[in-house]
Amino acid sequence: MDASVQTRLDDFIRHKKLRRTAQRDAIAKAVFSKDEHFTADELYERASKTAANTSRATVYRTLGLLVEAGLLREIDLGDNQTTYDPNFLSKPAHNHLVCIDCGRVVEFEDAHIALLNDCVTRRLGFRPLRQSLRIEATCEQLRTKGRCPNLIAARLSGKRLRKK
Amino acid sequence: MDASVQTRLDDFIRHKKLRRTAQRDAIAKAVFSKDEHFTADELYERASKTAANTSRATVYRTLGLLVEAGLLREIDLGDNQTTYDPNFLSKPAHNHLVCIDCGRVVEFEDAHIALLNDCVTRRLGFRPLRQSLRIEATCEQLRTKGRCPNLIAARLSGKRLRKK
DNA sequence: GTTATTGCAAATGATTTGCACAAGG
DNA sequence: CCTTGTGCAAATCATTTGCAATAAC
Repeated sequence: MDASVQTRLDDFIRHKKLRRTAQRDAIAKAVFSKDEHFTADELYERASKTAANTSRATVYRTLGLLVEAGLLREIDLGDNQTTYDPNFLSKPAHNHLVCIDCGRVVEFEDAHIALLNDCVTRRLGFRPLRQSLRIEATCEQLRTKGRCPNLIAARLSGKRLRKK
Repeated sequence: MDASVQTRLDDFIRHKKLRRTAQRDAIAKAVFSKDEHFTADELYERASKTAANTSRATVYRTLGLLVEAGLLREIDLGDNQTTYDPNFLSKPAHNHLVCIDCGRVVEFEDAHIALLNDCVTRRLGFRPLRQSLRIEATCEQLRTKGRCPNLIAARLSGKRLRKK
């Protein structure tokens, strides 16, 4: 975990007159140790391995805290559960493309998209706060070549492909 | 409900070797009788008034059917429950702006946004299927004039403003 | 010492499902 | 008839919450 994240979290905690605890530290560490998306439960598993006592309840509560602090973002990948994305600190305006063949999620930034959406928002009489764009697409490689390395990998790992 | 919707639903049902039932007709009618967004439960309430026997289970099952038939779309307004949008038939590529002051949802179409997203998707090596953009914003009127007619209306009607 | 935080287990709320009965084709 | 659809109530699943014990500051 990057030192500035730690600082920002500390500041937030102090500012809100909350307390720094071992659990919060451990969970924050688990959140920012990778750039992968995760669900609350996946994080609970991960945090459990490192820190001895961390309950699901505390994971949920701490996730809420991190979101409120602006360090973490909830995203919707269309699979009926909240996914958390720790990469908005490094890429503040990125979007997500979900391949419905293999379930792979591609993050991408595009200044034109961000700008255009902002313009449209203002034209409608609003002040833009945040935008979330999810593009669902199929893999062009699978269509033309008949195979997609990600799809094969996904099937091998027993990954759930789409919706429920 | 527009006749073409009826036809498309009939075709879908026939094609899938399903059966046309009074409940499905009643629910479809309730879905397409307005252009308002709704939740499963709101639809259940609405359908109950018209058709005598319609259970929640059947509402959920029929919603799935309509989505699968491409007549209805699930959207995410960020309030932790599935919202259904019956307006994609008339506006196939529209997006949603949610005012976080008053909870109002504004639908808007913008050909530039759609086109730009499609280009970006292709550049990434994918074939675009659908895109969902949600913009969260604050009401400019509220900020500058100190009041927003929608917010007042929302508060009066006891509308839940954002998240849970 | 206060007051916030935690873990547990129970509660919640939306959605799904098993099953016996009802009804389309 | 034969198979699909329905209502009901019970089951699921992610998430939240009440509460007594625990730990920050």
